[in-house]
This record gives sequence, structure tokens and C-alpha cells, in this order.
Amino acid sequence: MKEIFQQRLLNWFEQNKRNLPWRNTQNPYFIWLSEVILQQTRVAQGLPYYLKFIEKYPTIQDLAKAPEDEVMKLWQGLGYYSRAKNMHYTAKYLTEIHQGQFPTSFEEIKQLKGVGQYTAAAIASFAFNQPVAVVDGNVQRVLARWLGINTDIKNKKIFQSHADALLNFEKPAAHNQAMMEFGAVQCVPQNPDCASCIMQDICYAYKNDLVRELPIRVKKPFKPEKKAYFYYIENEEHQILIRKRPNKGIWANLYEIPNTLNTELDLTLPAQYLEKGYLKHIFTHFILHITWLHYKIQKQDIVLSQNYEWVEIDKTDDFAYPVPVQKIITTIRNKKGLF
DNA sequence: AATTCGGGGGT
DNA sequence: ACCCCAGAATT
Repeated sequence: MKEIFQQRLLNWFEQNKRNLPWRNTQNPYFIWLSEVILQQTRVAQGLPYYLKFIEKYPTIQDLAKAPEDEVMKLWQGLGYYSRAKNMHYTAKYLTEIHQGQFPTSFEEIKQLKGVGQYTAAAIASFAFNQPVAVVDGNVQRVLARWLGINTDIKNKKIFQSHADALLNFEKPAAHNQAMMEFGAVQCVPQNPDCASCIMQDICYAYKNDLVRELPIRVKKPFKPEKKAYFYYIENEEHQILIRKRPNKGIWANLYEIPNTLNTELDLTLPAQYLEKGYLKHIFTHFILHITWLHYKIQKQDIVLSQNYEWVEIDKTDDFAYPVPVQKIITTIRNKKGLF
């Protein structure tokens, strides 16, 4: 059965694979970059970021010598910002400590910051053709349905052992990519077209009418909601107040306008604001209700704690912001002239 | 083993 | 409103 699956899978892959830029290379730097960008991210969303990164940083040395703020700005909007932070750290590490050489074994690759089990297996197999099986969300779905695995997909070990057993040792790179592509294109999460599937006659879920039930994903019962105020504070010199967030926690090392998310406001503001608005921001683990307020003040009337800085409104785009902060700035700035 | 970390697109 | 994506680090 294993050989039948492997052979059909590779045949299917040859005929149906998408032409993606990181598939036309064995450069470990490009492959690593693409894998980090694509962590928990759809190909369609990650693709433009990948193209931006390889254009701006054609080599790992280019990435290593870039300022972190510039890397974060290029990453803006992708989310999971620690990926960018770790990636930049690892680029510097490999350039300065490792002579710019990418490690070639799975074990060494997995030691790199920001590289876990999946990404290490992907790089080792794609770039160096090592026989290590990748397990991502796509692979888990394919395995769960084909074999009828009914344990929660959080139980990674179960899936890894099945993926290991199924790996094609002759062609690990093609096999791994084919597994993921099959999950992404054919064995999709919702309403897969099983009628056209080449694995139909050997698929446990299809034969037992369990396609809709597998894979099993245990979800958290509820998502908490928080409220916060965000303050667009403008002075008479057309500057606004921003600061860099701490290097840990949510939105690490991104820039923000004054706000009450997880903190008290450390500023004294006048009684009157110019306008206000509302924004809902949905995270994986909570919902944030944002009320934004637009103030105009005299620069001399405010005492700044040391890490705030005034920035020209026309230069605010040089900094990397969380998406809701960028939305507030863009919304208000685009009304310039009304006030 | 459970929680934290983002954002977007599909349905 | 819910799902889930080429997951990893931290607790």
C-alpha cells in the first residue's frame, strides 16, 4: 500500500504542482527564507513577501547586515513578528560565526533559532535531499484521512511517525513537497473534491465517510475580548508620538502610538480631542476592541517619558507597525486638511 | 502538555 | 462566525 501511495503521489505531483519560486532553487538561504515566511501563512499571502525579501536581500550576508528595523518593516503585516526577529538573528549568526555557510544536516539546522522540527526537515530535504519527513498542517490532513488517524493533530508524534514510515527514501525532496502540495491542492480542509481524487480507493476516510470529520482538531472553547484606547497625538509641527515596543511579548520590537493595551497611559492629555473612531482587531487567541482618539496639542504642553519620540507625519512610514496601528495612522493622515 | 504569538482569506 | 494556513518558543 505504501508503494502505491508513494508512486501515485509523485505522479500526481508532476502533473499538478504549482510553479512556486522557492521550488526552482536548491539555495538553502532561499529555501529557509521561504519556509520561515510560510510558517502558519498561506502561500498566496507569503509569496509577495518572499519576492520582496530576496530582491532586497539576495544573499544571507545582505540580510545579516540589514538593520533590524528595516527587516521588521519589510515583514510588516505578516504577523508572528518573532519569525523576522529570529530570522535576522540567525542570518547574523550564520554570517559572523558560521562563515556564511548553511549547516547541511537536519540536527544542525534544527539548532538554529526560529527553526523547528518542520522547517529543519523542509530545508534538509529540499536543499540537501536528506531523508527526513516533513509534517505540517497539510501533511497531517492527508495522513489523518488516508489512514483514519483520529487523534488530535496537536499530537505531533503520532503524525511524525506515520510520515517517517511513508517517506520515499529515493526522492525525499519530491515526496515531501508532494505531500504538502497534495494537501494544499487536492485534499483541502473544506469540501475536498474526492470524486476526482486518485487516492479514493485506498483512502480510509473516503471509504468510511469520514472526510468531513478528519483530521481532529481540538479547539479552545472561547476567545477572550479586550478593550484598549490608542492615541494619535499630533503637535503644531506636524509630528506624532510613537515609540518602540519591548523586545518580548506581543508585537515585539514594532513601533506603536500611545495606547492602553496591557498598560496604563503614561501621558497627560487635554480634555478635548478632535475625533475618535473604532476598530476591531482579531487575533488567534483574543479579540481586541480599539477606540482611537485624535488629539492635537502644543509640543511644550506635554512631558515625555524617555522612550517616546516625535516623528514627522511624512516620515511615519519608515517604521514598522502592527496592522491596527498602521490603520489608525493611515486613516487619520489621509484626512489631513480637515483639521 | 498547554499557552503565546498575527493576520488574512475562504466559506 | 468559524476555520486554518509549508509552526516555534516559552512556560
